[in-house]
Amino acid sequence: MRGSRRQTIVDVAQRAGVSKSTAARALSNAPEISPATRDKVLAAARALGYERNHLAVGMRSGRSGMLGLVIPDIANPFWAEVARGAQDRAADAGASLLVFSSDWDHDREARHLQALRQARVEGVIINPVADSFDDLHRFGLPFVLIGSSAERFPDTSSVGSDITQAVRLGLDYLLSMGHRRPWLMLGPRWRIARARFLRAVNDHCLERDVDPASLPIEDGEYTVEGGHAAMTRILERDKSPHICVFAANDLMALGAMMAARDAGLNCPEQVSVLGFDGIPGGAFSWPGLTTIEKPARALGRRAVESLVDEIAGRADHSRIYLPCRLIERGSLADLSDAAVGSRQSERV
Amino acid sequence: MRGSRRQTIVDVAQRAGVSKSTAARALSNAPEISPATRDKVLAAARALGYERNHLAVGMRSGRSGMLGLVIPDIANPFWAEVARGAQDRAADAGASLLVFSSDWDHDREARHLQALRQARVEGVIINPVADSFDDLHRFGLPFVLIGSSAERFPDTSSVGSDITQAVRLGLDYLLSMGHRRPWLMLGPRWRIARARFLRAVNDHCLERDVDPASLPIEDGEYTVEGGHAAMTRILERDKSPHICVFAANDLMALGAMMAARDAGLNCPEQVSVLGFDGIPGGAFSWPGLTTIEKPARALGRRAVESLVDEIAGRADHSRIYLPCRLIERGSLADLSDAAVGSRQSERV
DNA sequence: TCCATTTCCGGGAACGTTACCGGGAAATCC
DNA sequence: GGATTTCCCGGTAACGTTCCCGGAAATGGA
Repeated sequence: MRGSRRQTIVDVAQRAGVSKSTAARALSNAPEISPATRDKVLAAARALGYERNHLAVGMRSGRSGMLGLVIPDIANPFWAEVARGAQDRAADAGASLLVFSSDWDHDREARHLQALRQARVEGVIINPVADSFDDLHRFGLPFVLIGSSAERFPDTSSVGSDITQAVRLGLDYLLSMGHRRPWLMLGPRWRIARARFLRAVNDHCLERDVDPASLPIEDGEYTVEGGHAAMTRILERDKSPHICVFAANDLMALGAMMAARDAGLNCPEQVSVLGFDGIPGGAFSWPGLTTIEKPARALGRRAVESLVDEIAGRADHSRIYLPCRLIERGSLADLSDAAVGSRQSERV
Repeated sequence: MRGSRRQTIVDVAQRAGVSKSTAARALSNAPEISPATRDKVLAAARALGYERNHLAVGMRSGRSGMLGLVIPDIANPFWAEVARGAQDRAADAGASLLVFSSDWDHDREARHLQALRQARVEGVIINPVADSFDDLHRFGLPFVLIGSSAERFPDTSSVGSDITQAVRLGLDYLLSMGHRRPWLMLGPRWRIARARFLRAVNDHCLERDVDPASLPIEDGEYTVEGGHAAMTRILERDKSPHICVFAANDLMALGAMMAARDAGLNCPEQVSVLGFDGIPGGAFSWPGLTTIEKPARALGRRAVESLVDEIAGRADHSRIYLPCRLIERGSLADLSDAAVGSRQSERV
């Protein structure tokens, strides 16, 4: 059977004894057809093992049934989760997903966008490289932004995690654990996410009547090495008996924990670390990394939903911010009065 | 310009003053065209911002420029790396990749294969769910197997990691570190990978003149919890002063380390663990997980290369096994005579 | 019974590209 | 210089589907 020509809709029509128009109507369950002939056509299709040619459908109808996803790196666990969510949701909608990794590189991003346009995808979900604003507008296809760079682009739908809520969650948790003056370990100054994180911190400080300037800051790359280096600098400058760090990224947080251990300090006894992302690797460190988890999979799902709306013309240009979740694992000491009190009472 | 009709090849032809056949020849750089007219056409295409419609190309020529990738889970770090490699190589070949996750589920796999057929992909790279052998043969498209189930399918190209070499590497390393009788922590009996791992162990034992039956075995699920449970059982049965475990999977290995810690044992002082996979999370445990890394990204790349050959009719049905690599991090104690001797001499 | 309406179906034209065939002009050969 | 080849190029027919239009049959109401 390997060499036999592929069955087309005219084969189905012939076998069912109808015209190809009627066959097409039956196969795309259009309303203007009698149930009897519809069944006849469907039976013929099943008997022949007919499979609709999506290329031809896409060409004639303009709907290719394909969506594009352009993210920094599919091998990054966070983005892999996003891709998984998008993929699942796309499959539910009967669409396929073309996935591309940009590596934070303009040229790669541009090439991928061109490939997607040529493939005639119906829309694209993209986490754009920093300042490729113009390219996106020239793009001429429905698109939805995903991730942290949403707010730089007005009048476009976007899906991201709720940094404000996440930072509030984190700082309130730190306060409740008795850490009143945590170090903020942030990313490089040119990254958009940094400013957004910092703004959320400021807003929250004002709400809580705290002076934002009182929180010390240390910068580093968004990597384990960057976190290690930043933590080393912190330990040089801060000789407090207990040091608390709120890292803007789990990899940095893990690097910070390693740096503390290298300096002979124990976590969480002498050093407390709070991460941000929720990567799976955080569960394997010792102690496990307490962190704020971004809803990566849900992000991917919602992005597809927004994109489908956008394609359908229901372009509400909505900005969706999904809430984050605290995962307590053990990298944070409880220095609250309650905890200290109970410990003292135990000693008594 | 958003509403302007998309440019087609006839627009390009008109602007260049040639027929659309000639324009097509220029754009698909066919040989039978003079350099002068070719340049003219290309200039016109550039000026109009023409982009070739791949749907139409695929429909007419049969070459859609798309490849399929069906893996268990794109959110799994190992498979994400594979996907990344495949994606990069496909992009180099001018192809796009449709990625699907099967979740080790027959129905999902079947649905995805159908979607890929309907999308008219030129070929598929697949890590098939255990016994879906027949489905694959009925598939009627070029395909390449990736991962551990290769050898169950005769006469098909496959790309996988070299388990035999990996096991030899691991066991020889364990021997060199003085671990002569490691526990083997294997996956569930119904998994194909288990049998393959065990066979490699047997072969190597015969080479080294060791009785394979002398190596104790404990089974568990391929997860952190599975490894934890298996390790707990091992610790109940084995009261040796130092216990060594060779896990068939990094997640199990990490679970084993956690179980040892829960039992009050130190790694690597009292417990040595060797993993297998090379997932990024292994770098964050304490101590870092010493493991054998599978060349995930290269696997993806080679799979695409094999698939391209397969599609081109150069079907050599090659089986490719890529070598694995040892990553030393610290979860293994050196109990070799040399190490013990030097330690004793230090004491003197 | 007759006209109007609805229901259902067939015929043909697209969609944008490449494959194939044939032909004119230039180049080459004896 | 005529015959033959080579080199380019244009015209036309596909590829498989959906969309639009018109018409036949069935249905409804007076």
